[in-house]
Amino acid sequence: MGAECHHTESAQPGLEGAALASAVAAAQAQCERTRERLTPPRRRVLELLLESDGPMKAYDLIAAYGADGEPAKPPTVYRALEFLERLGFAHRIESLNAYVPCRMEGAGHRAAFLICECCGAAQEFEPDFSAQFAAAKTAGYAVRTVTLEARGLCPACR
Amino acid sequence: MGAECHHTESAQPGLEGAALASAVAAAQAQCERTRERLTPPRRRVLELLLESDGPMKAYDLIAAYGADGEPAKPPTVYRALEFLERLGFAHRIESLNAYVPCRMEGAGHRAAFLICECCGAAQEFEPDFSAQFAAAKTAGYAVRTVTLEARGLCPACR
DNA sequence: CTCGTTATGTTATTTCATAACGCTGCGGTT
DNA sequence: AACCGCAGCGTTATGAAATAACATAACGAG
Ligand SMILES: [Zn+2]
Ligand SMILES: [Zn+2]
Ligand SMILES: [Zn+2]
Ligand SMILES: [Zn+2]
Repeated sequence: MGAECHHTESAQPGLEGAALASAVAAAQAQCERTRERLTPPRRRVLELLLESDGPMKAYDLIAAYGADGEPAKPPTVYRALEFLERLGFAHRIESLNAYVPCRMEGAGHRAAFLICECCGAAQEFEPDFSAQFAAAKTAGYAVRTVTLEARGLCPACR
Repeated sequence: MGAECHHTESAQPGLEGAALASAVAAAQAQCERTRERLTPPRRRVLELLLESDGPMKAYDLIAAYGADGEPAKPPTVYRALEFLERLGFAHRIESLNAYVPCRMEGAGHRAAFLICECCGAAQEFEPDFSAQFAAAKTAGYAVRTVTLEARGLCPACR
């Protein structure tokens, strides 16, 4: 990330040390509450996402997976990502083919992103879809999920 | 498309005959107004999109390209899609890796889609992004484009 | 302990998209 | 007309993203 400009991507610095451990522990706790299992591959992929400064591609995760530089096999990472998305610990950004850890407090929320086309930063925000839901209702659709990705320039890159 | 259910995908029937010719002619006219060129490959891909009942994958277009069953080469189709998107004649649906012709009157609009997870239909609608623009402004982002894809069930599949 | 279920390991393949290079045809300039 | 610059195209090859399929292992209820 950040290949397109010289701006530092500091809006979402990766976690490390105690903050990282704390975030992983919170996910662990949430899993125990819902009888889900934060297994080693799932935990590892979550760590990698949390440590990153920005969205990570699946093959970035695959390459970074092993502590000793050994890559993972693709299904390992894709399965972990599927789990993390299902539980709301991570989100896929469709327009980037990339993944980010969830930065919003509280699970069960709907995600939306502001994506900087210059530095690659992706900021999650709490969306208000009421206008879109109204449009869907008019069309007779029963909406289950909504993906919203706004692309432009972040404050640092404007 | 429509592989997941038995419902007919009639919400967006493909164009044929005079209606197809008319839509292509309208695109042609619009190109001439803006000094753009609707070259044979671009015209052919636009036709294929307009004829289709639903979103088409890039390799569906590649396979269907030649009148005699000869496929196109991938860059031919991807270049045409890039052009059609740029002029607003087609849209990419990120969550499907697929493409649809623009169904909205008048160019320069912002696109959004209601996507049926059962029959695969994708209905374009005119979105109201005012709430999201407000959120972006608060965050200091300058938004250039917005992608919105709502997934659920269409009236026929509910 | 036994069995059904969930998760992982592994190999291979499929699907999606772009890089790179040279050729062609059009429009503007002299 | 001859030249040039460039958008568009054809072609070959490769890169990137995601999944199919099947075997094995770990778990947890009864
Ligand atoms: Zn989130
Ligand atoms: Zn930026
Ligand atoms: Zn449109
Ligand atoms: Zn449907």
